Amino acid sequence: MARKTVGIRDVAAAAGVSVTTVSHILNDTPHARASDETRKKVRDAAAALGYGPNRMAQGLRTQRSAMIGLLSEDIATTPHAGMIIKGAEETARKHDYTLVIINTDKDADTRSKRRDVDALLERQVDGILYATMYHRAVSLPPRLFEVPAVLIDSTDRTGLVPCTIPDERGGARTAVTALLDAGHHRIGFVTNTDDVPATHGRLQGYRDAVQGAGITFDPGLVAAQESEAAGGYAAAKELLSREDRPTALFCYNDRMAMGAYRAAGELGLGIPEQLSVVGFDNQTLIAEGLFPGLTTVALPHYEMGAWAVQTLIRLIEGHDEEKLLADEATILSCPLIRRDSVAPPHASTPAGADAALTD
Amino acid sequence: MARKTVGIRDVAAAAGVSVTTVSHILNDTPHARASDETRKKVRDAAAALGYGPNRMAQGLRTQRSAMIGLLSEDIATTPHAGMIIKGAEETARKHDYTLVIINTDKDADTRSKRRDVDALLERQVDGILYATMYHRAVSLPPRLFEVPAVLIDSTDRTGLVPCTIPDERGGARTAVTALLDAGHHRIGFVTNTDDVPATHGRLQGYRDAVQGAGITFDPGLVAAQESEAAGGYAAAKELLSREDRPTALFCYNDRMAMGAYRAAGELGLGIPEQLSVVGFDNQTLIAEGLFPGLTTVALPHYEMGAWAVQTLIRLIEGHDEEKLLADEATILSCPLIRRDSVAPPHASTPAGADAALTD
DNA sequence: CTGAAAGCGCTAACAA
DNA sequence: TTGTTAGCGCTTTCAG
Repeated sequence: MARKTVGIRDVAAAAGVSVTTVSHILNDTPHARASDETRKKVRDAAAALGYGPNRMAQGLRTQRSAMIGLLSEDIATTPHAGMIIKGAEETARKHDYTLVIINTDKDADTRSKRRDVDALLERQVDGILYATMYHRAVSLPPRLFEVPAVLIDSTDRTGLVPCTIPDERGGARTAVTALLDAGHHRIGFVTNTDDVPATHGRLQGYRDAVQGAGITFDPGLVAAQESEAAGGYAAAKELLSREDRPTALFCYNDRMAMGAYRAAGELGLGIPEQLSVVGFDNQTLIAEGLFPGLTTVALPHYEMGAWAVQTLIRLIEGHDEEKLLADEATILSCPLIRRDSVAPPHASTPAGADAALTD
Repeated sequence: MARKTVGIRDVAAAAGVSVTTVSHILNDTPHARASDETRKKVRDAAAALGYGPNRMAQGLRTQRSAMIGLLSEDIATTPHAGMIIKGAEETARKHDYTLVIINTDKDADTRSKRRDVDALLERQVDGILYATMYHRAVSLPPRLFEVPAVLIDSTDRTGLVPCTIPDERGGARTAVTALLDAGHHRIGFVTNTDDVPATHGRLQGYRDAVQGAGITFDPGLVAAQESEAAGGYAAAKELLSREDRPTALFCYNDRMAMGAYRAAGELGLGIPEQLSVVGFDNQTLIAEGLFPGLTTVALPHYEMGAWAVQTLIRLIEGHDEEKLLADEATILSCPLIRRDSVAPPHASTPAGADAALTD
């Protein structure tokens, strides 16, 4: 447990040169010339001693900590957060930054959020990432602006900070299009009752796709309930009990889709033979656990984390003097993850399947 | 974006005292005496200027960064990891430490793990937490020992590092006991085929409970399959197709329980009327999404994160000179989360329920 | 009770 | 091409 205490001066002594030379060589300082021989000598000495720079000292001197603070709301409640962290961490690491994490409460008061930002600022982080647990508009703690910042999964009311959000609308369009392509015409939408951008965006996407296929939007085909399995069950039951029941269901999220599976089961509707289902969120626990596997749309959490760090670093390092970046939220696309819950309508006979495909 | 540059000297100037005094007062340095008047003056000045200490400078001087490094395997793959992070972060924060996170690959080679540790060491972290994504024995990167360390969810082959693991066996015992208490005698165990401590521990717990109730352990009541929903389905189907089918199923994890639900459904067995089920892991996405809600056992991820940080801090601050702590893994208990999947056997009639309870 | 000054490990003028 | 040295912001002896 002997604390590593080999410093630049030890390396210098071992290599028989000055600390300056060591610093120059180890940092590849531009314009600093050193003979190849010296370079090797220094590098070898450093390696032999197991030297690693003291980043605090470096930071103190250079006024750059190479740390990025991630302020994340309720890190634990969703598996999604993990992906954001992963995307952010891997990208940060690639650029030799380190991620420090602070968990903040979604419902924390302004004072406590302020303290969270202060804690990060005291650590001299070079920039701050602010991640919310689902897509929405937020107002930011004031001191956040003392340092470059980027928002993840939310938009900034003031429009000053770059942000990235998922393409809810496009994702929904993709999902419904997959159903359309399989030959479905009557597609129900099991949606939710929350007033959040995802709700509106996904409905829009549903309409886009359906109307794009020349089908008139039928409000009777959308049923809204709470965004849980129970809500999905209720909504699906409602939709599927209609006389002219839809042959496919697009569900607001995988949890609701889980409820829809149960409804289908009770009604004796086989998936995907008599009913196709597509979800949203790609919660693998659900999507892979359901039988048959649920075709769904993935949220780009990893990508958002990665994009945010990249953008933040650009801001920090000032490559882009023009910080026009904040103008518009950067929308990242939501790809379809195909599993086994989509088939042509009336797929009970193999022949029917072919027919529908060439419809 | 003007970087905060108010330092201790600014505060000193504003308060009309020396930097020493400011430092003493702001840090509540023991034995440092200052008049109440001076104290107030300094505090007010600091607040007015919005002063916050530069932790890097502090760290450089004191040789303590007040940062804890968390090396976590595959942070994203499981919602559990989020809970560990949350427990660790909240506890760290309470003690005025900050968490820095590095994601490492479960299957990364030794060199890359070594680099991960080095990165943390360069940051001068005061201690390192090493979290694996599921309970198992690991061998640790060598330089980890340069600093106090604690393991989460795994045990150390060398026995040098304190570690915390879930009480798999006790958790299983709790689960099965709940079934026993409801009046079940024939309890099937849907288990898995992985050779990990959780598999063995949960089986042991199952046996403990069953035999504790005076029932002979019947190997015919345990069916092992891969630990996925599909495996759970297969195993449950097998168990439930027997003539003297079990009236209750204890499942290795919630995913397998999800499969068991499907098997029960296909067999026309209502849960919990004709079949009680309890899972393990408390994956809320599944446990709450299933109908009826799945009674299951929770893994103490939050608690492990919290315990680990507490222990690490004690090590760092040397309150316990004796570091006997590593002798045994600290086993944290797994509480039962009751939902709606357990009822007395043959609970179809209300009367039967009462009878069974007083069995 | 308060202040002056040394120095943590490093980088970057500047000097040689 | 390499070396000397000031200082980043702070804590902490040691003197007043």
